[in-house]
Amino acid sequence: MLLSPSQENYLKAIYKLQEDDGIATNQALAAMVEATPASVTNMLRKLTDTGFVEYEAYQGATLTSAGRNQAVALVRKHRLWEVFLVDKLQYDWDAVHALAEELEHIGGDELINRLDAFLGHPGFDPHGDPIPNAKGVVRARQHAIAASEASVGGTFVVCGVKDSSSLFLQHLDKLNIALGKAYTLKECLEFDRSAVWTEQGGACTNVSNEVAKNVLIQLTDA
Amino acid sequence: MLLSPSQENYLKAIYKLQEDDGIATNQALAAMVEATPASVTNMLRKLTDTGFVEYEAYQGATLTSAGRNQAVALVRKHRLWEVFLVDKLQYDWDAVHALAEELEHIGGDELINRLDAFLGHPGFDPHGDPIPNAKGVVRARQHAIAASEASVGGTFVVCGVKDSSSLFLQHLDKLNIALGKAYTLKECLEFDRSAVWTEQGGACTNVSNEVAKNVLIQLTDA
DNA sequence: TAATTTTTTTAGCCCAAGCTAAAACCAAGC
DNA sequence: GCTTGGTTTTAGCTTGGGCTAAAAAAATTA
Repeated sequence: MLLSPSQENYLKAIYKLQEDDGIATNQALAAMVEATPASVTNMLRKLTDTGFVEYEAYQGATLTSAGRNQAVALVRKHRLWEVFLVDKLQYDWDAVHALAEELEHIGGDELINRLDAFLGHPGFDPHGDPIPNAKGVVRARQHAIAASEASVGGTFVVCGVKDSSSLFLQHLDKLNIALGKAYTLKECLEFDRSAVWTEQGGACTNVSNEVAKNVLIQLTDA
Repeated sequence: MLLSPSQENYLKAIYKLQEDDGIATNQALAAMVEATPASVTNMLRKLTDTGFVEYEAYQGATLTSAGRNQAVALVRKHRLWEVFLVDKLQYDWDAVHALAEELEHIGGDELINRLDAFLGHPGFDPHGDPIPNAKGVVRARQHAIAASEASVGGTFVVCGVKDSSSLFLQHLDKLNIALGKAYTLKECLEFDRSAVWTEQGGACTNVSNEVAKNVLIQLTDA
């Protein structure tokens, strides 16, 4: 079965919503694919007919296993193209999403597996999100927690972000926060829960709680 | 003005037809974009309205300068992606056309200029066709002639093909003919105009006239 | 439970890009 | 100068993906 770019986007949206909310409401989908709820109903019908989605009126949508396979394949393509754009074409990490969104609909397994090999089978994309392998297996991130959960005195490495909007990523750039960097949580202010991080051998940064909640870290015991 | 992939394909088709036939008939265009002549008429109207095509009923289509710019940009994108697929992803030269056809509609100047830089500003694609630069300037191939024009005893280097169909390219593979290789034209048979080429320091190949007409060469005086 | 709000669906419409079949046009050939 | 054959255009239809506005269903609140 062959899917249009639009249909692929719906599958990916359902997949993402299921991942975190558990449930893909019509309205949430509409926001995600930038269409009206009415259009979503339409499309869910079609995807049900072609066997990618399980759906009954008013009950929300879930993916069939065929649908999930498609969605995971798309996520794989998206993330590999992001790696390509950042690693090879020197794009900034906040500028690749839209392009990857276009590229992910091109070609089939052959292309993406060759791209994967060319990039050296990367495990993570430029935002720290794991890249599903050719079989569709996604390894979850290891012991990642939100930076807002760290305790004073703890050390950690930044390994991902929850929000990968351009706006947020650029903000992290300004704070000098990047994937792979190590920090110590110096203190956490009672007043607004903002925190002070010191970079290994260097500068201090003041990190608002709002930011910390969207940064993923791994604790280190050094 | 923003063009759909389909519209871009029409512009490219008109450009190609103008290049060799001089004139882009409705019928030829239909064959090229895989649509009916009626659909072509439709689209030519639209492209005329948006200022990319000059067109009056029954008179055939020509590109405006805006249209030509678009077309050249597309050719550039197409050929750069072909270089990427062959050089970086190790595709065979006969397998890249369809993929490049998809990739050429992605992104804008930024992407393609970065790709160009990443590839080292190549001058030619894997079939020997010249790649227009960022300004849209296409350098014509230097003194290239069809191999069928060579004279017995002459030496030459293969620098391009006229037919870049998968079928033809695979045939050249079987004959051990590739871009950049040097040959001497040993003899040309009266009977069917087929020729015998000897590779520098190596094997003989028997090349039919039909093949020779579709291979481009540069004469060498060594 | 009843009333109200929110969410989803239905109904009917639009637009892009294609199609077929029939009509109009052009270019020869007699 | 007319007829004929090929090409191009017109007219009207189809399909995919969207939209709005109104109706229906579900969820929330009183």
